[in-house]
Amino acid sequence: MEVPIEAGLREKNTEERRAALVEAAYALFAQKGYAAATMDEVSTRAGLSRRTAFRYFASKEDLVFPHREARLALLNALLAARAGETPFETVRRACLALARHYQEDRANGLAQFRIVESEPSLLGRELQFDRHSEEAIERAFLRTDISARARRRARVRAAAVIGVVRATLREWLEGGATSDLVRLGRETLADLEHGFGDTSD
Amino acid sequence: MEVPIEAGLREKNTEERRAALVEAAYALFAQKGYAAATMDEVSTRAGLSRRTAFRYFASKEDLVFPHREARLALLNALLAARAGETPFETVRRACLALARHYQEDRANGLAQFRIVESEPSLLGRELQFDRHSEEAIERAFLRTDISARARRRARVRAAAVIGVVRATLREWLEGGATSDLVRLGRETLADLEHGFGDTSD
DNA sequence: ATAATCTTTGACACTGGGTGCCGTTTTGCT
DNA sequence: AGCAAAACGGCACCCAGTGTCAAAGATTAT
Repeated sequence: MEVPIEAGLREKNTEERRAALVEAAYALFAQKGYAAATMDEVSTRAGLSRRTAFRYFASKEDLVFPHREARLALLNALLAARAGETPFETVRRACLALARHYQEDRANGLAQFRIVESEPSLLGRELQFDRHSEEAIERAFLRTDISARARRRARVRAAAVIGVVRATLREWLEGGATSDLVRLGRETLADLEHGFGDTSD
Repeated sequence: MEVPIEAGLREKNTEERRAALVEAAYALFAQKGYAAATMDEVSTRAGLSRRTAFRYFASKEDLVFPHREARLALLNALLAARAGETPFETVRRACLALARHYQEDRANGLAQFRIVESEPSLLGRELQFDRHSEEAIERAFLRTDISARARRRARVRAAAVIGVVRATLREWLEGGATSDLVRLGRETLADLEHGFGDTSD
């Protein structure tokens, strides 16, 4: 009966085509720049029609961020609290684990960074995605106390953490992603943990 | 000789038309939503051709943020250090002064907030603008010490401050902009000042 | 005031992202 | 093999944004 073992042909093709589109897009963006590469070229290179390409990715911008869903899911998993941890410790552990992932995917991260920096609208799009991460971190900070004041503080703290993480990541990528991101993250998060009131630490 | 007292007719017309475009845009966005309102409608309502409208605002999105330049200039002025202030005190003073401005412009702020929230790309655009504020705050944190480590810390702190300011502003606007924004800001900035390490304060 | 000059305007045409529609092909199942 | 559902691709269309250029407007000098 030759039943497909796990995934149907449909799902396999879907993944292949998504991958082909992303690959074609990154090649063209790197070659001639994001703005100059048209969706016609990208889809043709991936062996699909323009119309079909837009069924796989709702917009040209989405092509630049193919893994946001997976990254968010990973963050959510990492944010599951462990016994004996304070909320801040949970958040730090999750962030540093994510840092490790970024380091393993250095090449892709750098390529994406360069494309995003080249086009302001992409930067905006990226920041938008971070809102979901922000909400996840907010939930991590908000364990039991659900008063309005506690919720507010959790939200504000989550915003601060995301800001710090973004700035750290950018610092790392601007330097060519060669330094130790985990060490860098540990340093910047410690700064946040201890407060900004004093000038030197 | 009937010489124009201060501004030539040219400059006056420019300002009038910019204002007419913003007014028309806000009216239409509120009435039928940002996406549904076309630039044809906006420009016609403002008494201009579409082509000319695009000479006053480079994009439809820019119509939503007519005061970003002025806001940034104000922030930069406020961030001028005063004698005896620590960097954090300077930043806090500037932020709270800005909060006062937001409170005085409550109606416009709320209208803008609603439009921005309705369209993800606008949120991205707004976040983009904040990068300039972030750079200004970074400079305020970085007084004399220009070692790589100090610069990094200033950048990270600026990112955290912007994150906190944004979250505070959003909190205030979601609540209808009725509460005391200055008090709210003082509270959230204090949180940042003292650190996130402890659960309760 | 009037002419000369420089700027701004608006119509036209065009590019490119994104979408609704629909007939045709591919895929999954029996 | 045969049938239903899903995916594909082509077409026409909308709208944001831009280059071009002749006409209208503002500014300055005479």
